[in-house]
Amino acid sequence: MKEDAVVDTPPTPAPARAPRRSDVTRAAILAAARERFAADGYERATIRAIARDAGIDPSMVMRYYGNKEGLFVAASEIDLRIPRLGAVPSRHVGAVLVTHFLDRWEADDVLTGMLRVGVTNEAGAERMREIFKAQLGPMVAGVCPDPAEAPRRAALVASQILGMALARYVLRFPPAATMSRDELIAWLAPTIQRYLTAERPEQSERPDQPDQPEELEES
Amino acid sequence: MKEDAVVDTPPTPAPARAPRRSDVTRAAILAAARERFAADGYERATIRAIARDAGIDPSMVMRYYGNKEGLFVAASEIDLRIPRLGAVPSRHVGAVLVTHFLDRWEADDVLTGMLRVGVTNEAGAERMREIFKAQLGPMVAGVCPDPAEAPRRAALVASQILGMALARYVLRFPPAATMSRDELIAWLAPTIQRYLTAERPEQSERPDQPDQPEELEES
DNA sequence: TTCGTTGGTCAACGCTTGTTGGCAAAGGTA
DNA sequence: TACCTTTGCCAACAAGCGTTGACCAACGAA
Repeated sequence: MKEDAVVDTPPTPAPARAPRRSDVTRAAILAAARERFAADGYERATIRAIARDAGIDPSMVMRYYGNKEGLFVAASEIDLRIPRLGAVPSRHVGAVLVTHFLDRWEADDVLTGMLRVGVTNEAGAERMREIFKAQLGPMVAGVCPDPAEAPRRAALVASQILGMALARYVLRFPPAATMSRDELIAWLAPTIQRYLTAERPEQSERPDQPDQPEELEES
Repeated sequence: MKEDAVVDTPPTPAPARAPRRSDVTRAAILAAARERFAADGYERATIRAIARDAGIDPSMVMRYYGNKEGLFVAASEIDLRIPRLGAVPSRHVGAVLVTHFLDRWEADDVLTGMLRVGVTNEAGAERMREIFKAQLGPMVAGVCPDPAEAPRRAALVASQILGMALARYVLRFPPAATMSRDELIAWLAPTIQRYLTAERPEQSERPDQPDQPEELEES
């Protein structure tokens, strides 16, 4: 009778039923939570700060979302909005995808927040795995030559996309953060394109033991 | 007279002078700190836990490293051990570098820790910027065609390397975490190779408005 | 020996955290 | 009207945090 009916985030993408008087408050909490999680990461985003931003009492957060993790789960429902690639010439999918993700990352800071939380919090990491598997996976399966390879190719794509987001938007490496959109797209598009559509490379490229010459010390 | 002589981490890579009786304790603290920061990130790695791991009192940590941030700074002196590429045929530098970074990331978890902290903590991010600028930068300048482009190329390389480390070692995306070393190298080496040595791509690849067809909803 | 320095423990401080329960006002329904 | 549910605030809790200062034991030089 206690843990019931407390957390009632609508699981359906289109809720629209049973409007409550507190809907605006709930939305305010969620918005503030997204902002704080994005800016500060999971641990430093305190419930008190989120409540302050939302203009309500911290105890309301508990009432509507159960606990901090419940709030995080509710606040991190993310839609990558992967575009349909049916109409795109297959040799352009790399550029289209890179452009899309740059747009997406610049549009709101929820994605940056997802990254911040995913790195330090196991629940956040699980969330990211789900999101990328469910949203990136199908698209990759649709454009890559062998569907059996789709998961691996998706992981490669994710690695480059996330890596760039990390360098540009989170760590703010000066060259990565200041490079122009167009230049970035021109560099990254062929990478994504290859991960998606190229044949599997042979694995013989690896030179035998050229790593760490050992004797050379200083330049 | 108080804030002096408390933090005395030797700034030189080879300390070796003035051995103190407490050196083993200092080393134990540092080792425990590295492990905790790597496993838990900055906020959740508590001084108390680190002290417990090191088998001493929390106040010792304060005495030897001033405060938590000082401890972090001392614990995060990272050497990427970038190999000398002078003897490597320039068309193999991509494979050599990818191999090296995989080795490096698997050898110890300090790099994973650096990533974890860099994402949530500004001091950690600054640290990563320094490390990559100082250690990756010169190497890139040595192998890329136009030295003026070196910083941007280094950022691109860092984005792919960090992205893979993120997906494989931190977020543990199933395909990225389970892919074989050799396959990973075969996929990533050409990317790094191109970022380092290829000519600048033209920026006309970008199709005009193919993003988000808007009318298509469901598959 | 004596004395100053160093290595280390202990107990506590002020503060912030997530979380809880009580209580008052507002709204809806009968 | 009366009653019950919802919405919200307030005050407090137990626990954990980084940090501090007092105090004791061991050492090294005088």
